[in-house]
Amino acid sequence: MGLREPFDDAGECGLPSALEAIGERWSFLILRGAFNGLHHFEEFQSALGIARNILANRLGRLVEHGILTRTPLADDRRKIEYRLTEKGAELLPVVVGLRQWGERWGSGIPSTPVLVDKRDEQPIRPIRIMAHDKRELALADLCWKQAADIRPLEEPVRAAIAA
Amino acid sequence: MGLREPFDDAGECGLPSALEAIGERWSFLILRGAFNGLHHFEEFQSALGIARNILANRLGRLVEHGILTRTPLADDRRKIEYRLTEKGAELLPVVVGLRQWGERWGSGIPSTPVLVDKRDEQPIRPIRIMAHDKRELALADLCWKQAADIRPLEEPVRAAIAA
DNA sequence: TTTTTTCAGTTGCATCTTGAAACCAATCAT
DNA sequence: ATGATTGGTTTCAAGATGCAACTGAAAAAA
Repeated sequence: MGLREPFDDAGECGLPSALEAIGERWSFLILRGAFNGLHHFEEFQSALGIARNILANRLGRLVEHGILTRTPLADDRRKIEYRLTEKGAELLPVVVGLRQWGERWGSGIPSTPVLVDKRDEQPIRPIRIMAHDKRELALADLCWKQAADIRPLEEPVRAAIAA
Repeated sequence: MGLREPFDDAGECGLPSALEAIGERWSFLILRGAFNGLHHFEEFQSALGIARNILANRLGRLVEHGILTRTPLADDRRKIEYRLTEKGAELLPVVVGLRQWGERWGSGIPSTPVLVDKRDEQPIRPIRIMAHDKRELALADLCWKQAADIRPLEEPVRAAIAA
């Protein structure tokens, strides 16, 4: 499909490869649909209003990247079921984070439905940067460090965290 | 620029408006650059290898959306400084989450530099979905609920959490 | 002061991607 | 067998992106 230069040389980090997989128009919304329980071509098509050729292309790409599986159903082989893989499911924090940001800063419409903890039916906590010990960190608490220069935690500390 | 239909009618949630602001090619990488301390046109251009016209367009768009500010420097008025606003800074969890995902599932190159907690210089915790009380939640622990059907926590519980 | 360089963009044009609508091939229901 | 449903292709117009060359204002050098 694309002959344009892939992002992959754009720096020493995982972002380019992530964008290669889900950085195109509609991919995020297709993922949101998948998380919301859509599984079939026509469901995505009518829920999102996306053009059929683009939808076919994006689903195919997500499958290629191992984010969705594509399975013809046994009892009606016209129907194809798209499902999130584990790899795909791990995009949930990103999708939710972006959604929360859009809700807070964009058109402030409260989203519905809302993602809740099954156990107590309370909404999840906003997606945030946290320290290893779960303190929330603001921009001012952060800095960048070369991976090679990071010292592992000493054992007592590790044990205390694991407990 | 774009006359194509905006995403805004694609569902009852904040994602479409977020994508409207930062969903285009390069926007995420420009943001990563900003978080990494890039501030000038030529810095972004040479760091990312992006075409100048596209870069100009994206920076303009990010400024329009209140994600970056654009300030000519007082002591050299050729130089324009781009800086993240609070709104822009709050995209950090999303950018980092996507980067972590790409690192874990894509080309498994460990990213450098790494975001660390200034206090102890330890890397931040992976971005995850958490319950209001900071338990980590997996997909199986979650479900969707209509916003209207959610009952607020009772006071004693709230107090305990706040403490 | 004139000349050169730097910075932050524009402009024009070729190429690639997206979108709308019509078309198609299996498969299933009657 | 006939028609409807599902999940796509195909075609073509319109929009977005990329490259290279150009511009204009401001600073630095000569």
